[in-house]
Amino acid sequence: MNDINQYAIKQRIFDTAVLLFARKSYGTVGVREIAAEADVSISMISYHFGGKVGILKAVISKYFSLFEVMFKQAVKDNDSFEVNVRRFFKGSVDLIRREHDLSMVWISEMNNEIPELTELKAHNQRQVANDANRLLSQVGLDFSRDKEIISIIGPALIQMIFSHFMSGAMLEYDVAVEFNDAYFERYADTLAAMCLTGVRGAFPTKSSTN
Amino acid sequence: MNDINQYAIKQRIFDTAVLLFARKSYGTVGVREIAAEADVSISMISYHFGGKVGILKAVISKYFSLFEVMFKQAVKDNDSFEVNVRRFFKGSVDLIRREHDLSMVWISEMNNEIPELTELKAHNQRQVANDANRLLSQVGLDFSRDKEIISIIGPALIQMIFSHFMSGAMLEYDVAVEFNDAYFERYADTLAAMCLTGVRGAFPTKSSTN
DNA sequence: AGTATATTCGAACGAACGTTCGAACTAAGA
DNA sequence: TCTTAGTTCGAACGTTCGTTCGAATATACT
Repeated sequence: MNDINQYAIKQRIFDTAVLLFARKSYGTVGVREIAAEADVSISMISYHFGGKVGILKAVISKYFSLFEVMFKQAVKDNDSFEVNVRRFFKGSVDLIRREHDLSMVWISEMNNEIPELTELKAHNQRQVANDANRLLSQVGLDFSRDKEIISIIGPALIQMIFSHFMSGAMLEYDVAVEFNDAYFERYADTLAAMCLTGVRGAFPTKSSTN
Repeated sequence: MNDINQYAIKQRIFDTAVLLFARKSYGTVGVREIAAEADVSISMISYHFGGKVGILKAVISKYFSLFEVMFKQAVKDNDSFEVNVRRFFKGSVDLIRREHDLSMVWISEMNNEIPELTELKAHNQRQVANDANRLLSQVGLDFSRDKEIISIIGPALIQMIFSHFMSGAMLEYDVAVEFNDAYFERYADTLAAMCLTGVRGAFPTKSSTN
């Protein structure tokens, strides 16, 4: 039951599937590939997750719960909007780096129509929207009154945060920059600055030519 | 050869595949589903596109060429950065609305590892990077010197533009807002303002509470 | 020790996958 | 008219898909 080996198998399936889903997408990865890579029998997937789609359900739930924890730690009503925004960007980037594959699967499969997942997604997305509202209320935005502008800014924030990781393949080829801790410091800072004061505010020393 | 019926079949396959790929992702859509929906024989896919992956190649090439045309019309060296940014956002949003499924397939499959596509993607992405450099040079950024900051801002712009369409499913459920021409006017304006002056600049009349 | 319960495996299921092939059909040129 | 090249179709190819099942093993309780 609570044996360490049983846990190991379920975990191994989960980890391997997340890795493969992130790299090649849910639809193009088969259960045999997951099982082989995790070194377990294919029947274990149905046994532990109720089927292939069950892994995806677990992925989405897991990422969502991590996001919630991060958000609660980053955004405090007592702190200023600027501080909260910067902490939110840093926390989000940290989470994606810590759980890279998990995060990528979440963002990638967010908009795919998979019947078994619609309910779960809808619930999570409502929660994320609530979070965004809490943050944006600090600049005088109120959801019931300004839902249009919030529905624009909220998703934009999320996508900005993911932008580096969505274009990761491209960047690694062409930009001779090492993506280390220092880089992601600047990454989060730059995006936060861009969000707070616009693109000109994102690079401190240069002046506009127009 | 240049018969109208032959063209119709190839076009019908393409259009149907784009629709299905956008809704359910490339990996989860089979050739039989495409053929049935387009009302043609499955062998036509291999005949006209050399295989299923050939459709995806065509999708990526098509979107890329449309993006290039849009960018050249939106960004002119003689106009100011502000004007160019606003026209770029408007043009991008227009393109996504006009070719919604095509655009969604492009952005969704951008990061999936499909061996037959890596070369094509790399080439297109280099070109997009060039475009971004041209635009950002107007605020004093130079690629050879500031490649790090450009590699942050460039992808962020792209993802911001797509943000509404990536969260489309969620928004339709929860926000009682009609997504019409006027909405997308404001959408492009808001994102451009956020990019130029920060999130506070995105809503004109409200004042900060912190 | 003996019995139930939970876990793991490999084999097999039927269905669906993408591709190929031969025959039928069309259009154009000799 | 005959030939050739280009299209289209449906059948069939061999492979892989996700799931299920029975046997075997491990664990927990009496």
